[in-house]
Amino acid sequence: MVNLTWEDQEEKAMASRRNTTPIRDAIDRAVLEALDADSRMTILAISHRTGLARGTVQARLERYERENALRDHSVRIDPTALGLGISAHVAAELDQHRIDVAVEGLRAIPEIVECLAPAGETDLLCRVVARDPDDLYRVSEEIRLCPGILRTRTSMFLRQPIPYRMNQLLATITD
Amino acid sequence: MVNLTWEDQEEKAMASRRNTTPIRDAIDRAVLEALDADSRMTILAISHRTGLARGTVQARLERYERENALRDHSVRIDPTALGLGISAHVAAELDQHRIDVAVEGLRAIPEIVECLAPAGETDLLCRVVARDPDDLYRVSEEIRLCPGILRTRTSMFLRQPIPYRMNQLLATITD
DNA sequence: CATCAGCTAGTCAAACTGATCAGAGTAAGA
DNA sequence: TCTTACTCTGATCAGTTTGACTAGCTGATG
Repeated sequence: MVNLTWEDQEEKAMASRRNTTPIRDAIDRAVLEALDADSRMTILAISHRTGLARGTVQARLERYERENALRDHSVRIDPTALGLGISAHVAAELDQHRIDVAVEGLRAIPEIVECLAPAGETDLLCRVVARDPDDLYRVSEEIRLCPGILRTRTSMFLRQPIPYRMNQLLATITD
Repeated sequence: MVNLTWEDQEEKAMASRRNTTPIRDAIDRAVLEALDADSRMTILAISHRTGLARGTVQARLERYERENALRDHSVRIDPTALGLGISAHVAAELDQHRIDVAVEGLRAIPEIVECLAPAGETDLLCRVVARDPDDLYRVSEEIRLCPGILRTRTSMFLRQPIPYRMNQLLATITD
C-alpha cells in the first residue's frame, strides 16, 4: 500500500491542475454534514439521511480518503472525559535562534494539544488542557522551562461561547 | 430478572457519580487511540488492533456514548479541503453590557469555527478560517461590525508547529 | 451527435453488528 | 474465607452492512 500507482499520481496531478477543492457540491455538503453530526454513521445511514444512492455515498467517501479531505486524526474525544476540565492558551516568547529546539521540547508535553505560530508579537501560541488551575500552573511552568523559551503568558478560558463547529461552514456550500 | 429496589438504583447512581472520569484504564486508552487514528474504524477492526475481545470494545463504545465521553461533533473535515487555506485569531473587545448580543451576532458568521472567552484583557477570542488574506480581512470586518463589539485585533497563523493532537494525552493514561 | 463522467438502482458473497449466553478472573465486603 | 458484584472473554445467531460488481440514465463537452 506504500507506492502510489501511476493512475493515482495522474489523478492527483489532474486534480491540482484543475485547481478545484476536493469538496464542492451539494452532495459533498450533505455527506459531510452527516459525517460532522456523527463520524461513525454507516454508509447506508448516510445514504438514507441524505437521500443519495448508497453507491454515491460510498464513492464520495473513497474520494475524500484519496484526496485527504478528512483529517488524519479525528478529534472525537472530550478532554473533560479524561479529567482535564480546563483549557488555556500559553503564549511563548522565544529565542529566535532556537525555534526548532523549542518546538521539539513542546512536542514532548502531552497537555499541549496544539501549537500555532501567529504573525505578531507572540512567537508561539500553545493550546493546553489541564486538570485544575494548579495543574495548569504546572504545565505552564513546564513550557517555560523548555529550551529556547524566554517568557510565557498564560490565559485560562472561562467559557466557550461557540464550541468548535463545522456545520455553519458546510451550510455555505451552495454548488 | 429481579427488579432493583429504589435503594439499589440510588446506590448505583451514587457509584457512577463517584467515578471520577469516564475514561480511566488501559482498555480505554487502547480503544480511544484506535478511534483517534480513525474514527470510522469498525468495532471488529478496533478489536483486532487492540487485541481485546469484540464484546469488550462494543461495551466500551456504548459506555462512551452513554457518558458523553465523545464530542457531539467530530471534527474530521479539513477546512483546506473547503478551499479555506488560512486561519487566524480575531480578538474582540466588547461593550460589557451587550456580550450576549455580540455572541449571537458572531454565531451567524460561518467562518468563525470557535469562540472562546479568556481571562484577561481580551473579551472574546474567535478562531476563524478564510480563503485568502483578502477574505480574512472581510471576515474580520464582519466581526468588527457585530453589535456590541468595540474593537478587534486580527492575527493570522503562519504555521502550525504542532497540529491538533490527542494521542500524546491518551498515552499518559496508565491505569 | 457521440462521448464520457457521474448518479441511480440493482445484485451477490463476505464481513460486520447487536444481542445473547456461559465461563473465568478479580476486587470488596461479610 | 466465602460470597457477591463486576467485567472481560469467547462463542453463537439472525439480521444488517459493505465492497465489488452490473446496467441504465442524464447532463456537460467537444
